Amino acid sequence: MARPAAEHPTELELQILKILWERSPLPVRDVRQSLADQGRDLAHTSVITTLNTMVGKQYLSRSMVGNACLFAPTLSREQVSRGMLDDVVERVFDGSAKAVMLSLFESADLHSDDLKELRRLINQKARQAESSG
Amino acid sequence: MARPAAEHPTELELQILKILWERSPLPVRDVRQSLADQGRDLAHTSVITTLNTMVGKQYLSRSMVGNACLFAPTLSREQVSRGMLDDVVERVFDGSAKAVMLSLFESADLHSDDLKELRRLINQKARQAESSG
DNA sequence: CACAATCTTCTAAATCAATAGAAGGTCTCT
DNA sequence: AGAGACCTTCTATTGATTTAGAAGATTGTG
Repeated sequence: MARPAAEHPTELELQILKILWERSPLPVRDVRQSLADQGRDLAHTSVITTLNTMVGKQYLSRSMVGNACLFAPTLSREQVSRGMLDDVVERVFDGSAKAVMLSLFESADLHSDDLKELRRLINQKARQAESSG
Repeated sequence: MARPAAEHPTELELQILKILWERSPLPVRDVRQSLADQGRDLAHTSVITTLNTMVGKQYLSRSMVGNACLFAPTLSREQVSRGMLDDVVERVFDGSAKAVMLSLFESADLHSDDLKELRRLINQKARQAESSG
């Protein structure tokens, strides 16, 4: 057998999703321009091909306006991000969200404002955990 | 151009790394057996091929004992996990470790023991941040 | 209407990932 | 020395991703 289709957006697909999360629906032309602005200068047809495969994977929806297509995401940025993160938590950290947090604490730089907010969230979560079980 | 090589271990490669992090160095036979135990029943040569490409990518080192090869990881589990996590933080969450934490808090189930430990870590981090700037 | 601009669909190439068969090298046992 | 058991290297196939050209449809302008 060969490789199965990725269950999450690939690199180019993610780049396109980011563009469409900012503003959508967009015609191919605009997606292409945004990609070019980010340094990824593709042929018009390459962009179309990718957009169509993304429609096939149900990452995007397509509507026609005149003879042109407009594309828009079917999933929110939060849904996709969470899905991809959960995938890493599961596959790489064997499902341990705690291990992920510990790793983040070691490698990431968190500002003190961030730390305050996280502390607040943890306290809130802890209260929830106590009251519900 | 076509797709560039992935800069992180692929699915099968990660599975193999996990086996070798548990115990290494191992001959092909043992790696194959472990994979089979996990339900991934590959031909002997398939395992060899993969192990060799992993040596090429410098994920593994290879040593000969008699006419057989022994394989061992060149990177620790922590190094690889952190690299893969950082990659997601960067690509998916645009570098915001805080956003990752928030997402984790929403989707992951953290036990109250975990929460206590995390709170302790955050306080420690906060003190570090204050004393160093 | 002719022509250019703009869009799409169809087809296809290169590269990587995953998988495995064919062929050939050492040992060992009889 | 011959047979088998193991082991490797080399070669090959299938599918996914990324990329793009050729060809065809539609629309607008002189």
